Amino acid sequence: MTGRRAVPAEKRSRHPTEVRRRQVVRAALELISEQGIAGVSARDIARHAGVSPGTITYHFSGVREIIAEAIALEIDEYYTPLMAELRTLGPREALSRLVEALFTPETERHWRMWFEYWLAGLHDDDFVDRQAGRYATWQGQIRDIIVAGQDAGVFTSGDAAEVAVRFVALTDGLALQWLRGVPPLTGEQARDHLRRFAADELGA
Amino acid sequence: MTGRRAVPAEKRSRHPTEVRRRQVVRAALELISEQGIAGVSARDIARHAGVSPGTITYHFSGVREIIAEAIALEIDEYYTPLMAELRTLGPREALSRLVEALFTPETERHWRMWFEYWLAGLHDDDFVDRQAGRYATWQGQIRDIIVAGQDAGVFTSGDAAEVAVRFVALTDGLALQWLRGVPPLTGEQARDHLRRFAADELGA
Amino acid sequence: MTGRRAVPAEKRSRHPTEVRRRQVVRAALELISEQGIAGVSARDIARHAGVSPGTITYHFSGVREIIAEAIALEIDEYYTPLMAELRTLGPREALSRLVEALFTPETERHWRMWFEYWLAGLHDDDFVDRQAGRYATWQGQIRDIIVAGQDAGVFTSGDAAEVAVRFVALTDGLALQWLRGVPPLTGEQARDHLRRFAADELGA
Amino acid sequence: MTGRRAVPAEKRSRHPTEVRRRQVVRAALELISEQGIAGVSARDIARHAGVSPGTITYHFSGVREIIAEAIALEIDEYYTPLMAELRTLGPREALSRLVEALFTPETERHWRMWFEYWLAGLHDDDFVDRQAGRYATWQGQIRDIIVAGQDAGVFTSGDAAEVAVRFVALTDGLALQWLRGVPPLTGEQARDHLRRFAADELGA
DNA sequence: TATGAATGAGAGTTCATTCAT
DNA sequence: AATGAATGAACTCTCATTCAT
Repeated sequence: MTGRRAVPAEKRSRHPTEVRRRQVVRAALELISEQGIAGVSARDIARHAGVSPGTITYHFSGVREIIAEAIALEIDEYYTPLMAELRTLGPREALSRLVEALFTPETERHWRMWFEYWLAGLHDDDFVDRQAGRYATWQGQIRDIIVAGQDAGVFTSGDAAEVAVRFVALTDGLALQWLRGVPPLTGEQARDHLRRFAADELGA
Repeated sequence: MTGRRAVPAEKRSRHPTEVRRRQVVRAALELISEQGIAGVSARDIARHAGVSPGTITYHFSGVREIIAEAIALEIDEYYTPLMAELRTLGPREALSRLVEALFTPETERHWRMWFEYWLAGLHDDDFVDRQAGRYATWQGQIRDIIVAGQDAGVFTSGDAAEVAVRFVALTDGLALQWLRGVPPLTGEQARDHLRRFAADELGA
Repeated sequence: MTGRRAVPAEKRSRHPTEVRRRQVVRAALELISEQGIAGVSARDIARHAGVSPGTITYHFSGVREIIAEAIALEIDEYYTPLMAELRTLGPREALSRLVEALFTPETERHWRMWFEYWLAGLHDDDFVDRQAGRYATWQGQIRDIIVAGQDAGVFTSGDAAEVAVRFVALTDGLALQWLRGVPPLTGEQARDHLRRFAADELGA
Repeated sequence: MTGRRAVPAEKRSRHPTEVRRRQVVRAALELISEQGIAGVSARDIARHAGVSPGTITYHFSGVREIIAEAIALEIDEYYTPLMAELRTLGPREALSRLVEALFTPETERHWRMWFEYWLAGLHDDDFVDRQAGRYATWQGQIRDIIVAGQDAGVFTSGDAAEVAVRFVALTDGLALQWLRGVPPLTGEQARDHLRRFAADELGA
């Protein structure tokens, strides 16, 4: 009796594939953000999702697929509403709102997952392509805000794409320091650094 | 009392512990930079170093110790000579030389290791303290260069520690983009971004 | 994330956990009685039970658990029916029947296991508690027979608990000589020694 | 650095084989009585003896030989002086002195070793012959005391060899209870049981 | 669709023994 | 005589995956 059984939430319920997939991916997401990609096993995911190991491999080609989907889910849930909101705002307000949305306690999980994902991509080609697309999107949306601001005359002119590269790089780098917490960098300090950067580079 | 016996080996070389340890750590370093921390096993390291598994655990308390030493070795080999060189230069030249030393092909392995290390620290307390020390050192040395430059009147005045935080963050973030290569960011472009940052923030 | 894959097995039978556990414990029991606790490995047990090593750790928390269960099984299979039988007899017949049941060829394995168990308890606290309980039960049941006999006037009066201590000690000590076989002590001789003891101490 | 080095008591001292053997056997004896035969490794013995593992196998054919010698040493150190003393006494005093020498705190180690030895002999033919000899000697010496007492008219007549068998068995069995301590049996209680036995069987 | 028992390769580690020094 | 680095088989345990039910 090794206690490896799944919690029999509701014995042998049948669901369409999509429902089961979401259930499993959601469980994986929680585990990855707590323990990292290297720290979760297929069994863990199954148990946490309340299904059997067999169900996992029935619906997925392997753990790798689950992890990829979990990260995709996480990223989509973070960016999709944020970006939708930003599109309703003017450039200045959009930039300001974006900075406020970064480094908040609720986004910590997101950043952990992002770096897990990024690093997995270093050694695992399966992840690289998806990663590239997401990164390009993220950077592109920031560039668009900058361009809009420059067109509207509220941001200093300059190469918007290049400023976006620096903005994203600075954000990532600040997240690394904020997440690790040593030397301590609070979310508010991290946001101040970004505001300072925006003021210098865009006059915002 | 388990009646084990050794079968004649084919060849066998003897070395003092320190020599073997270096050999093994060097082998581990190569594997980690290629496959990541999660991708190397004690057996892999032994095979790559040309020794038996027993030799590994004879000289080390476990794989973890080897990995920690490999990363320490990598970081020391990168920073120690660079920092020694920078100390011989004036602030303006030091900053310029530092930027030139970043994002070069030879340093790619270093950056991979650095991020592996960072990630390991997220979920593994053994790594956190060492990491914190190294991070503080690195950031502190950059701050010192900035302070020296401000004292010499060659850099714009401002909060040196804060500028150092941003400089380090930007460097890490650019390294992430440079390493991934998608969207493409060359080493020279990455350096240009840093130079632009230095010009804006320090008037350098 | 280690990319393991299973290769098609040749045959595979499915059983409920309890069935497999019994099968494995039974296999362990045979091995322990032949080779001793120190001489059996998880692999041995798996092979002997006709299952894979993974099956062993799927159903048990570790070898220790298997060994503990094997010994418990052995002891229960020996004592439970014997004690049930004795309870149906009068004191004089019970004592007589008990002596006849000792040192028979079928009980050799039992005694080997008992001493394995006992000795394991010297260095392994996990075993001590269970051992203590079993020993107390065994001694207590003998004492109860003596008390019943004294109450019925068929045994000489005296401190029943103390006689039980000596009876059990003599039994254990005779078993040690009988099992080892050097100097030779047959089962019948051992039983005669016990009968002689009973006659002296209880007038039985 | 695994801390497996021997304490370099006095670097590379040279001794005749016999001196080194004794040193190693003595170290083994201490370890076995603390941790049991199964719990000591060749390395442990080497470290505890302050010599290198190589020295161990230079002087001995293997760990098994060391263990056998350690037990022989223990038994000799216990019995030789005791038996020498008993030979100087009359039968009644000899028996009385023998009982007093049993189950004392100083003899606990001896009994542990004795049972370790006994168990090892069950599965290991190397031990059986030596064991048999020692057991025969021990039992024979007790028989001789009884015979002497019967000849002198101080002990009841009867089959001395058989009484010796029972005496030794009872002693072993009491030692098992005394060593385990559950249910509690003090040394003095154990000796009382033996005295009671001697009174019943020998009129002593 | 779902289960969960079963698999076996491979993980880190231990250890008696060998052998170059 | 003595060392201690080196060996490699065997240890327990983990785990992604398979497959009979």
